[in-house]
Amino acid sequence: MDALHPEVAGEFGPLTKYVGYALRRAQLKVFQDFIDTLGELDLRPAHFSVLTVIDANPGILQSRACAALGIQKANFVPLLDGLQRRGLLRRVALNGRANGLHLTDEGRKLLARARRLHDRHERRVLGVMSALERKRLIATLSRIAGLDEVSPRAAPAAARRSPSGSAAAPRRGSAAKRSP
Amino acid sequence: MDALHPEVAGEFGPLTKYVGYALRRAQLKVFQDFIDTLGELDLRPAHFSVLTVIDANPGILQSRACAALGIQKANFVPLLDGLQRRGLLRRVALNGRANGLHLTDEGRKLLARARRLHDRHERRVLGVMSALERKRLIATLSRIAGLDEVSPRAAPAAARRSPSGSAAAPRRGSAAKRSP
DNA sequence: CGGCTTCATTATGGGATATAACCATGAAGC
DNA sequence: GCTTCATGGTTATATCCCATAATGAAGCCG
Repeated sequence: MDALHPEVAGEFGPLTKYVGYALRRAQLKVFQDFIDTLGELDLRPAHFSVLTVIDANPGILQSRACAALGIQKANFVPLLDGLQRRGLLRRVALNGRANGLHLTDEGRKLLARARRLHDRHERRVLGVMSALERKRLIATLSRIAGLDEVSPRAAPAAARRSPSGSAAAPRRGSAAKRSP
Repeated sequence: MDALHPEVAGEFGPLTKYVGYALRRAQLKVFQDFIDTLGELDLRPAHFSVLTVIDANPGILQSRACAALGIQKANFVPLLDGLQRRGLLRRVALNGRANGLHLTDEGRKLLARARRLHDRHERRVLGVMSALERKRLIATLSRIAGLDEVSPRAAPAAARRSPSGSAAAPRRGSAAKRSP
């Protein structure tokens, strides 16, 4: 990969000064390393984050979990399907329509292994970055992402970007149990 | 500053301490704002970066440009097609197989407008971040992305990730002119 | 000339994500 | 008790981004 040395710097032009561009390149690099590292467990970044959230909040609702992760509920379903099929988590019916999410023992075990790999991954990716620098980086990124905003406790959950919002049209679907 | 508020922090678990996760969320946020902001020009991030590189390197080869940007040449083609169709750039045949890329006047004009919008976008996304903080952020991200590595002048171009690499299969294709 | 390499292209598939439509259940109102 | 509405989950579909494989043709070099 080319990059910023004087000679090559010209190729990028002002691009090297744009935060967005640096962000994209860094993100691609980090994700690639993540995938390579956790590949042996067949865990992609999204899987890892889902397991982490469920582990930290046993019994959490699907809707709440995917809202926290910023994943559309529609996309969350096949994700959970996959993890459930692998025996890593269970959907426990709460009342006929809501599911509480729980890790299985196997899920917890895999997550533990994943965390160890993840540590190695972070160390490799961050290279010789001081703890302070790392902390500052996370703080800055979280601020940019708006992750440090005040509690969305009673927040409208899906207040992302739909001014009108409502759609109340009834349809057909089903909170149907997947694993009867 | 561990980002999150106490209440919500629980939902994320250790996720708030992972650089990769913060990176992803920040990147999504920034790109969304970019798209919203430059939407009126119908420019996506990739388009903008391509125009920027060509503007800074008139006549640059396709292969060189896409290598610099970390884009696969195969994916680069339709990207250029689109921009060319819009009259923003021209492919100038150098010798029958290689194309030099140039912005048209219209391309330069659009890029200028885009830059103004981009400035607004960055200011909005970075909020009240000091110039120093911004600079440090870019430096850190560039280091993570490996963008600060030493010049790959004569580097093998496609040295990304194929240990075996070779495939010496014969081909058939065509640098065929698109705009004869 | 003949083989290898380079440049550009086409075709194709996977992964992630957004949206819309939809069923069911539970909660609220009359 | 029945209607109305919001909630939780699911399906289906389209799009975007990116990666790989294979191809065509031109240039390079002995």
